Amino acid sequence: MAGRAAVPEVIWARPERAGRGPRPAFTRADIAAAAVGIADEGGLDAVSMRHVAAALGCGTMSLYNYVPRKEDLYELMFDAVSGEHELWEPSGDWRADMMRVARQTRELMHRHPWLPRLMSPVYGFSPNALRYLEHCLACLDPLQDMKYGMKMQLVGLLNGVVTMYVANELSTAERTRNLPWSEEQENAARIAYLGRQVATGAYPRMAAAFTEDPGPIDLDAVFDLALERVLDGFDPSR
Amino acid sequence: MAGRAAVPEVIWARPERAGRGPRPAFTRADIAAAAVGIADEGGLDAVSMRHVAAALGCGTMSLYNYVPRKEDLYELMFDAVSGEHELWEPSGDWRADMMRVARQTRELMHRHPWLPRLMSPVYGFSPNALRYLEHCLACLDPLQDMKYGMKMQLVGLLNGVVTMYVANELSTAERTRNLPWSEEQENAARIAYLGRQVATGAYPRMAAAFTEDPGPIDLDAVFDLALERVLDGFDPSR
DNA sequence: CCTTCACTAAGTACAGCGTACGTAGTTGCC
DNA sequence: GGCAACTACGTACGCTGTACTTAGTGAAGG
Repeated sequence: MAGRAAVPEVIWARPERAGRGPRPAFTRADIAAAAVGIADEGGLDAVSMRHVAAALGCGTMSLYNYVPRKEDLYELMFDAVSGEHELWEPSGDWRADMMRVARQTRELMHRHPWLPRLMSPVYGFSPNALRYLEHCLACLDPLQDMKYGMKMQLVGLLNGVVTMYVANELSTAERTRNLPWSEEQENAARIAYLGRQVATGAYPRMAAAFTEDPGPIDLDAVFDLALERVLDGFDPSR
Repeated sequence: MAGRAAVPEVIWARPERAGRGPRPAFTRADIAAAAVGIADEGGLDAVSMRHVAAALGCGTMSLYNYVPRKEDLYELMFDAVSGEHELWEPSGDWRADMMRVARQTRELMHRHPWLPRLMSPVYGFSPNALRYLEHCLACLDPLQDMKYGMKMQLVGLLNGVVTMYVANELSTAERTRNLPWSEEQENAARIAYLGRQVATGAYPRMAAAFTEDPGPIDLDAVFDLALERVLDGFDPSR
């Protein structure tokens, strides 16, 4: 009988090292690093209990001594990359600080393209996620008249927008990872189909959008612009 | 030899009914409806080729005559629920129209809680998705000086914010669907842990946020407010 | 009309998944 | 030293997507 936990439990609440028994062979950081490495390499779907265990050099079922469910492995991964956020002394310019946070989050997600899929408030309780949130709130200290509830909204909205933006940036790349053809082929096929549909005349505004001179397509600039718009909405001086 | 397609191909580009051979037993709409029903009932993870085939009353492998890959089944599902968008004659007030679009999308996602997970621009080429996008652009006609590129940005950002908002609303509910305990138990465990962490004093602003009077917690009002903020950023009259 | 052949339908099989369970070995505490 | 708690891990089960094979159907061409 292996009396394993079957009760609601946050993984961060269970001690990493128990008092009795042999010294565990790995730390949570080891496991998280292995899983993150696999996900960076082969996508989130490559992260299986068997693969992670193999990367660590242990039996598959031994992993369950550290991670009660696969969900918790995801939680470990999320916390690990949350720790990559650089946290600085707030500058006093909350807009500049929030833009810096957002740009950094975007870079983080480009480094770990599986991260948007794991973005969820249920992972927001991990140590590094809490540190990150506290840092965001610190950056918003200049907004003295804004309630914390609203600040949380602001941070949440900003994170959400960054997540969606990067998810869109990476969508075809991540999709074709498990498909038998390349991203370029996929895009070409879809654009060709779209062109045929628009040519039917059923979507006049879409057609206009496609004939319009797109101007400079600087993804970084578009990102900044969208973010500035969101901040505009919260700026009391506007 | 069953010459199945192994080339990049949008499912909407292949004809639903071939010239020769017996009449197919189902339409794409039948299949989409079955899959949507299963997802509504048991979550997206309950949608397997076997389940959908069983719901249709056919063999598992027969499904592959209609849907070359499971990805395409998702695409069918996305298109089917995209068809549930109500499209009206634009009122001339673009802000009011966009708010109505956003509220409707939120309702749609509450009706189909798996939809946020499928939200991706790669599905934006389906017939109903194109109709929806054209409708959004029509609602933005009053913004005569705005380029279509920017209007696309606006629609994309709005959809993204709605998606993230609803994903957050539903996160614990969808998470506990596959967990052996209830959403309430899960939330209680996490809040208890969070309380313990905040009590350590390591997160002073988080602590302040939790002691602050939260005021009215009307999720609908918060949603509207966040959306209005995003629209503010695009409003030339502000 | 009858042949032809593209198409539909379905079964079998395989590799991979999460994980329940049982067992053996190791270590710290009384 | 003995006991209890813990680690480690192999086996097994039910599930997944889907490649491949075979059989049957029905519209088009001669």
